[in-house]
Amino acid sequence: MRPKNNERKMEVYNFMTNHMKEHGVYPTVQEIGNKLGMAKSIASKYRNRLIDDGLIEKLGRYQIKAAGNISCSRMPVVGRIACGEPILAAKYIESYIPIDEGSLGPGEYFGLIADGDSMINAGICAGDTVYIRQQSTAEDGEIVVAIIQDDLTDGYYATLKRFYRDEENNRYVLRPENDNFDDIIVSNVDIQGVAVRVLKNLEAPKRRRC
Amino acid sequence: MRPKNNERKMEVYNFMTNHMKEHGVYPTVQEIGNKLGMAKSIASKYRNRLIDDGLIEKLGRYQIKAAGNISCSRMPVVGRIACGEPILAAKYIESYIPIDEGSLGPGEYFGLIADGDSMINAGICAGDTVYIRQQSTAEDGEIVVAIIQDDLTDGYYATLKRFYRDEENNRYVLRPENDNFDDIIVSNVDIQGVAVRVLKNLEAPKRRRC
DNA sequence: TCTTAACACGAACTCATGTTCGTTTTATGT
DNA sequence: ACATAAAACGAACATGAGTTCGTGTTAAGA
Repeated sequence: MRPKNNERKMEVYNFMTNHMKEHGVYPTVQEIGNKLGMAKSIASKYRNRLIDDGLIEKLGRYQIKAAGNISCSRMPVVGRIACGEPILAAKYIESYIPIDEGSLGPGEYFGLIADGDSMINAGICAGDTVYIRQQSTAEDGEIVVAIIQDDLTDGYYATLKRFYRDEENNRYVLRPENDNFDDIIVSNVDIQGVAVRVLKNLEAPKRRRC
Repeated sequence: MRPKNNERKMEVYNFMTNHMKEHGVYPTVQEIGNKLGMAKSIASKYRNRLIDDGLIEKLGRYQIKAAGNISCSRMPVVGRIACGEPILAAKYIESYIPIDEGSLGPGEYFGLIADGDSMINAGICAGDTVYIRQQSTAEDGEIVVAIIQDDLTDGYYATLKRFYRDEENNRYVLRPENDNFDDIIVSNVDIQGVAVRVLKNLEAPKRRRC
């Protein structure tokens, strides 16, 4: 009995995943064969063995994907939230970044680039990207994106603060995580989402230390 | 002149991207047609228009991918670094998370789950995932993963610290970002990589506030 | 040494995919 | 109302991806 050539199989696997990384799609058996110097029938054989192994999955006739439920989608990142317009108005979307839906759980997400110091004690600094799950309610103590009214100009603006209910006085507290800032007390609050993660860029050139 | 039906086109686009999110592959024209109630010839027409628009790209005959170079690959995340073994020994890999190679730049990356308080002032708290670019050198002031020798046990361990050269005394300084910790002074340093990002999970249950 | 099963090749084959085509219907502008 | 071009259908078509098959080679074990 001659043993199965698992090294060759892994060569196929590595080529496939590298091709996916580089080109965004998996290679055809023809391409695998050409690259690794084997007939496409053999390439097909090794690829099928990878499917049997569960390393990759076949969906349609030409639909190969990495095994598992590790979906990789993207969420839009906005630099600011425009009040009165849809949260994710295209003109404010600065980029899209990949998110791991598996670990974030179901829901719709977007990214928000923090622009002040008011949440420093929560580890959120200016320039950090905050992952927001879109929802209109929040639990006490969660960090929310809220639309509030500016007393001076009567305009509305969006802010990122920790959220508390003040049941007794029938109002809400939006608390900065920075001793130099005061609580914002409002009787109505329009919650746009809850912060679930912060992505901090350490390499960013000349951004204020935090 | 009847105007082109761009709404229908975007229906096709949305279905395609949703299908990609859900199943990991793009649908066939047949599937698009069935889902949206149109002949596959029409589905093909709309899809080709999306390709003309540059919203999606066609590589091979059956190879569709989202347009742009926004590759989405994954990097392994380790909970600790084992000295004496390869950095990314399979047994220490806790998960894989998606990374945006486009914005991170070229290089090999891995994730490291921080486990102490020594870098709190840099915004790195216990439990945070630190993105590390593998490299063996670093610039002054960068945060590095370094393998250093424990004076007491003579064993080696890995640590995350800010790195400085002390040219004058021909040695290196590994500086914690926490006033309660002292600098670590070493004559040799084995750098494994440089921290480029921090991912902070706000939802994590009962983890120490930071 | 002999047996066995895996490796390997390449041509022939199958078939789902995407496209083309002729026709009919629909919506907009003049 | 008319002209025009898009929308829409569905059958027929072309294509190339993946598989099958016959043949031969190679390597490990008995």
